[in-house]
Amino acid sequence: MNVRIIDIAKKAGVSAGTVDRIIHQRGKCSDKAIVKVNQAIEELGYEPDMMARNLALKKVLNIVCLMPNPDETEYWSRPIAGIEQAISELTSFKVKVDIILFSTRASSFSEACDRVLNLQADGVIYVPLFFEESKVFVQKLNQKNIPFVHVNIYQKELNPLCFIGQDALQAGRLAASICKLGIKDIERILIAYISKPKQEYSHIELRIKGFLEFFSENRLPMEQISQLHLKVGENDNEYETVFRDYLTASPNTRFIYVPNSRAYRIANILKKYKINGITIIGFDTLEQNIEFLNKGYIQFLIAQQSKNQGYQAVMTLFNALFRKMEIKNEHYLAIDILNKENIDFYSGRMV
Amino acid sequence: MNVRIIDIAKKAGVSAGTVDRIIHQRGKCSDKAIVKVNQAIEELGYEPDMMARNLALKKVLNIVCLMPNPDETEYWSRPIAGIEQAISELTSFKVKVDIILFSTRASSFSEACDRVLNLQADGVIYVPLFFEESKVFVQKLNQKNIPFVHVNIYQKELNPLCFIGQDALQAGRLAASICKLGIKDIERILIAYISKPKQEYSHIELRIKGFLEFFSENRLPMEQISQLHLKVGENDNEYETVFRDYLTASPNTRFIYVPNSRAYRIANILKKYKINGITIIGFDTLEQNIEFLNKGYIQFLIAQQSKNQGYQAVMTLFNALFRKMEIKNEHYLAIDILNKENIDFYSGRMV
DNA sequence: TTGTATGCGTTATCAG
DNA sequence: CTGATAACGCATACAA
Repeated sequence: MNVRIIDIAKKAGVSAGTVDRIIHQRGKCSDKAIVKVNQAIEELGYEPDMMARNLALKKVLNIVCLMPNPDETEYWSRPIAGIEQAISELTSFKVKVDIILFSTRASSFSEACDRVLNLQADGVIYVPLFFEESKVFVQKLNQKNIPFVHVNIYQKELNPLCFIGQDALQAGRLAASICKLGIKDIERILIAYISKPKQEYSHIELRIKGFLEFFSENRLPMEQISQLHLKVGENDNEYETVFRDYLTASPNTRFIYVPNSRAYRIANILKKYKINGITIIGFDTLEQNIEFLNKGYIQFLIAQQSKNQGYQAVMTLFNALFRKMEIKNEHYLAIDILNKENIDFYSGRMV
Repeated sequence: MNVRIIDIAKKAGVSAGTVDRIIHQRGKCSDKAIVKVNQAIEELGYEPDMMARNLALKKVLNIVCLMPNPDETEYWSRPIAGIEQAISELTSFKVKVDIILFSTRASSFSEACDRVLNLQADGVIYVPLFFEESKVFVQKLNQKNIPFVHVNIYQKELNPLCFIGQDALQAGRLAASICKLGIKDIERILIAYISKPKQEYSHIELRIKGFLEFFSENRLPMEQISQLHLKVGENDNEYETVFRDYLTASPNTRFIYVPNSRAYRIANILKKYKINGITIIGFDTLEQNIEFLNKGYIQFLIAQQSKNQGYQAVMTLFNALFRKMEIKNEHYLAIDILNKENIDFYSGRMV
């Protein structure tokens, strides 16, 4: 049978209670007891029985997830689905996982942060969408000694226990490598994406940087590449005209690289105006992107295992807090290439 | 708190022992007791506590894995790594997982089967490399009422509890879709692979079938595609000459599609004779394939989450036997496209 | 500072 | 056919 607490107690010549105190560093113990117990643990190779521990446990571990509302930005529905899967896998454990949503406004984020702080959390998972507000949040978390995990967006300066997400630069390079395979001498590549004028996410920029970097490294003429940031205002559809005008002026455009999640909107314009023969490479498995992929309006999606992001985040915190495991502080997920032929088997790619 | 056995015992007006017997269908119980207990379970929504169950359990569940020796065929090292990961995740449970290796000869396989049958297994995982021998094995398993899972190779007629692997036809289509992106009018595609003359694996054939199917569906001229099965004998390297002769005769070959795991051997010939400008698409993350991918001698690998195969196989059997969950009897894993730019993040793609 | 006793929810054994 | 009860290994409250 396995080595039990009582076994090391006997070997160390103390009681089970003392061993427990030494293992969990609660209460005071004499130095000689500590030495002897640790020795016994070492020699016998004690490993606590998760099952028995969990059965006896009174306290439940409290993990709080602070996520953007998926009703506003569909992307987040998948990480949240991953969190929910983790929850269902942890039901037998004394762990409670709460999800708190915020709107993509700094004020809503800060508000949600305050709610989290009042929630007696043992660990926090959140998306640091707003840097300054995150800084304030982290300060308070650090005061309370609450570890936190960053999902999708890495704010290295805030020093999270772990970052879980994609290497955006490399993802850009990957997209470029696909273009390279298909591009011919006289053809052009367009980098185009639609977003609100203010939003400037660092990972979008990295995806563009990686893309360009790949081409310059691979001695492809940069003159064949153009960029178009289509800014969408309140109720203005001017970007559509801008986009069409560009395409009319550059009829030899072969690829459009869309570095954010909204490739389907670019594809939709091509569809609307019956512009054919352009290969679109986009990001992320939004429902609409998948639909357009299946219908042939988008050719490739670079995916970042969005569901897995949420799953891993919860599991990482669980492993750190419950199982007291060492955590490596960067967890880059695989970068997947999807097209019509493999999308059906890509269920979000969990275990 | 949660509903416990004792709660439903009280509600049903019986003892905990009776409830246990009814839940696990061990021993005899009166019909009225059965009805009342099931009713109580239904009403109170009883869910057994995995932790307590596992703590109290005496019997350990015995899972046996029958795998080809990775020293002979490197591919199998990854599924076995997956099995080992599953083992490490299941340490807290009363489950024992054994791995038995066999050589890629029918006799060795049969021999190993016999050993498994003497091993008091509750469930078996194996690779049905040899159909006739597998049939005999399955007959005996069925007699003993031992469920089994097929990994990597699907023998539908043997009716496994579950098949875990790749949809080989679709993988072939996926490879074709990459070729399609890069192929130009006058260029040629070669399907070439090296193997022993006897071996005819159905999944290799399916990978070729899917490849061709894709091209015929997408109205690409089939005349641009050739096939070369390079048969390697005892100590004969003639296939190398055959291969080179073909390439000399078809200097406009742009793609070589290698439907088995040994793309690196094809690539090695190109390297040796300094033949450039050909894009190789192969299968599986063998170490040598990865090395050639990184060095630029292979451009794409289609991967089948080989590690995950082993992991899922164990988990499936665990869920079926231990947690008594319903199992869907086909589990197709994602089909991954790998190149130099995303291989580093592809750690075998587990959770 | 240390030891002891009780309980967590299940399984399994034994006596009815 | 059924009920009672001792494990399982750990956490925890309480006693010393």
